[in-house]
Formats: sequence, structure tokens, C-alpha cells
Amino acid sequence: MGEENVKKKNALVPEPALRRMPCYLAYLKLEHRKGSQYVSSTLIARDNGVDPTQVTKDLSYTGISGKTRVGYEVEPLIDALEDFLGFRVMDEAYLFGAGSLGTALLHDHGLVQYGLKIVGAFDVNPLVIGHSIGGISIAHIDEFVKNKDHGIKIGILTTPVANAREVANMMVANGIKAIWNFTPVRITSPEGVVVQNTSLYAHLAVMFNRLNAAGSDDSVAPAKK
Amino acid sequence: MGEENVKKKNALVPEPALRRMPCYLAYLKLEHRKGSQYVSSTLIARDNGVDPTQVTKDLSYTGISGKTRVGYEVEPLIDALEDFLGFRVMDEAYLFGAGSLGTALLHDHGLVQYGLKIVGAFDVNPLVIGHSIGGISIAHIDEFVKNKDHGIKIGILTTPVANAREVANMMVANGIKAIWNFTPVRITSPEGVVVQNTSLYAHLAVMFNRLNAAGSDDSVAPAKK
DNA sequence: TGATATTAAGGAATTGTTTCTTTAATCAAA
DNA sequence: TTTGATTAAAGAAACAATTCCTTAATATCA
Repeated sequence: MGEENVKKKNALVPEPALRRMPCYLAYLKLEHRKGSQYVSSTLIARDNGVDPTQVTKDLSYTGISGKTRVGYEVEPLIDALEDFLGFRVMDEAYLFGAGSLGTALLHDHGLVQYGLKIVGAFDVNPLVIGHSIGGISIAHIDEFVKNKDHGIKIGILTTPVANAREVANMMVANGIKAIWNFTPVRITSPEGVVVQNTSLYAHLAVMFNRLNAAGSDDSVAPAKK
Repeated sequence: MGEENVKKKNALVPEPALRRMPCYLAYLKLEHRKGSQYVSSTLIARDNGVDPTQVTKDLSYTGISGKTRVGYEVEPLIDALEDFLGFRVMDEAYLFGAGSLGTALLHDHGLVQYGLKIVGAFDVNPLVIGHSIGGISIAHIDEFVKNKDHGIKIGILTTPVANAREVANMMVANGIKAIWNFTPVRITSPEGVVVQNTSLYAHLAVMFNRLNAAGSDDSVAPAKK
């Protein structure tokens, strides 16, 4: 108990804050294109429907500070956000499962602008192996296991539900450090492996629920703002 | 129907709980296929890396209750979850913005299994209008405005950032009640319109952050200033 | 048949996040 | 230069969500 400068709880940036940051970034880029040089937290808050103090708290994580009575300088803030979010360094990733959703992601070239480049894709289905989707050719997953020395740290998981856990284990066993999980299966992450769950169906469930709640109840309170 | 739980005013189901439910559902379907007839919350919790009491709390929202010392009956629980999440009724949706991400979603046929069917797509780019992607032909967005009497309540927003707000407004003005927003732009929802934000980049930001934190920690203080 | 262990469920305490409040800074205008 | 208004930032309070704790029920085993 003697160590008093042991970092408490790791001081992780709150996930909700991290999720809001790309939204600020998109907004700032639009403002920048419009010619704005300074933007205040008040303005950011109003245009994005969040609390002004939350904006300053969120932005303070990037290390940038604003000027009293002026706001934030747009360009440095954009740079700081992109740096902080890791959008400026290009990370390479492998995709596992070239089914419907995997194919969809291979078609999407938007991720490259945010620092993620898919450089390989794997599957077990003979019907897709050998084909090229979005410029990436699909290989058998054994090829991934054979190649021990790839420096790829990020794996995108888009297999069917039944294989998700098995493939995730294989990814980890072969050096993957971060799993971007698009399946509804909850991956119990081993050692120091990061798992980011992004099941579209989870979001769909929330949307359906809110839609039904709004439709069936006329005394609904509007999102307590 | 809602007479007995009138005590709490709105009693909205917490979003984190809703997001976990599809995960339980996927798990239960796998267990069902394996032949399990009963599954306990303890087991669900262990296999999915969550707290057992959280499982029972989450599942209680569906109205199903488990049997002491036995657990939950798998089949009725699957039914209840699918019903509760709105996965059993097929909702139809329009897609706005057939760019990279929009095209990707049109290629994905997985959504149909979860109750969402894309039945139309709109854009403004002459290069894509008239083409068919994933069985859906792309029309000019004016066609959407002309057709006042479509019964479509759900709109998927996949336009470029610059047009997101404008298109969202147009959607709402023409009867869309729920916007599934894939852009990083925060849509300030009007009256009783539901907005579900699903920016992939937000998730990417969280993953990058956690990955970097995991790689650089141990001895180094988090450079958060 | 009775004891034991396992489970669901409800309420309390804890934790984390958001919102509110206060303070200090500084630009603009008089 | 002085005054007033607006802003960022830091701390306090409120809120929501998770985890912990207790209770009641019951299938299994002795």
C-alpha cells in the first residue's frame, strides 16, 4: 500500500467520450471547409445536440485547450483529434469470414480514410476462396495460420455465428491483438487482447425498441434534454 | 396491457441491456441447436463474460421468467427475445446514399434475418442511378420525395458527411420515423423521430484507443495531458 | 422424506458518466 | 483603462448502470 503514484484504474478515457469524438471531428472538418478559424464549445454543443461542458470535457482528453472567450482553433483541434483517435497512422487488418457482411466491408473503402486498411481476407468456403473482392483476394484460413510472421495486429471478425469463437481463438493464437467483432457473439477476450463489439443487430434492436416505444405511447417524454 | 407496470412513468429499457440481448439470442440459438432444453443464467453469464445477475435483469425485460434451480427454457426464451427485439416482424427500409458504405449494406443480406429489409435506395449521383446493387435499383432522391404515400418508416443514412443533415431533414419531412445513421454526423432529431447512430468510425476510435493503451501501458503514465 | 446446493429475483451499494455550479481568464466595447 | 459579457476548466452533485447481497424456491441426493 506504499505506492501512492500507482495509476488508479488506468485512467482510461470513457468509451462514450471516445465515441463522440469522431462526431466532433466530422463537424470540425465541415466548419473548417466553411472557413471558420475558431469554434467555441457552446457552438459545437448546440449544433450537435450535446451539453457544452461535455464538449469541453471530451476535448480536454486530446490535450488541446481552448481560449477563453474565443473557443478552439479549428485546425489544431482537427489535428489533435485525428492524432488522438489514431486516424492518422494507417493500421493494417485482416478480415475473417467473406460472407455477406464481410464482403460488404471489403467493398467499403471508407475505412482507409480513418486509418484502417484491409490487406487480406480469409474464409473456408471453396466457392469464395481465390476470388477477389474489393481488390482483396480471399485465401483459405490455413494460409493465415501458415504465415506466422505477418505483422498484422487487427482482425475483423465477420464469420457466421457458429464459427465466431473458434476463429477468434485462432486469431489470437496467431498474434492478433485486437478483434473487431461484427458478430453478435460475445468474444471473451484472452490476455491483453482488445475486443470491439460492433454488431449491427444490437443497434437494430435498440432502434426497433425505441421506434415501438414511441409509436405505442403518446405520453412519451422526448429524450430528457 | 401496460396497466401493471404503470408505476414507473416511462421505464425505458436501458440501452446497454438492449444491446446485450441479441448476443444472448445468438448464444441461445447455438445452445438450442446443440440440444439444450434449459439454460441457466449462470451458464449464459459464464459463456458470455457478463455478470449472472445482469443476465437475469436483462432477460426479465422480455417478460420471461426462469425456473429456480433449472434456468430458462430455451425455446420460449428465444421466441420471447425475438419478439421483444422486433426481429420477427419484417420492417421495410429505404437506403439513402449508395456510396461506399451504402453499397456495402446493400450487398449484405444478413439484415433480413433480423427483421429489416431494404426495399429501395436513393442517391443523387448520375453514375449510380439506374444501376442495381444487391437486387435493389438506385433511384434519384427526387423519386422518394415524389412518392408521398410509401409506408416506409425507416431510413438508412449513408450519405457523405456534407449532405447528411440535409438528407436527414428530407427524410423526416417525408414521413420517415426512424433514422439509422451510419455517418459520423450527429443528427438532432426532430419531434418523435428515433435516431440510431451507428458510425463504424466511432467503434474504430474506441478500438484504436484501447489497443494503444494496452500496448503502451505498464510503466508509462497515460499521456493524457 | 429431509437436507443441501443451485438458481432466479428483488433490493442495496458501488461505480462510472453526465449534468450542474462556480471560478478564472480575456476579448470587446466604452 | 475599466467594465461587461462570454468562454474554458475544474470541482460538486445528480443520475444511470452495474455489481453485490440477501431471500425464496426447488430439484437432486442422501
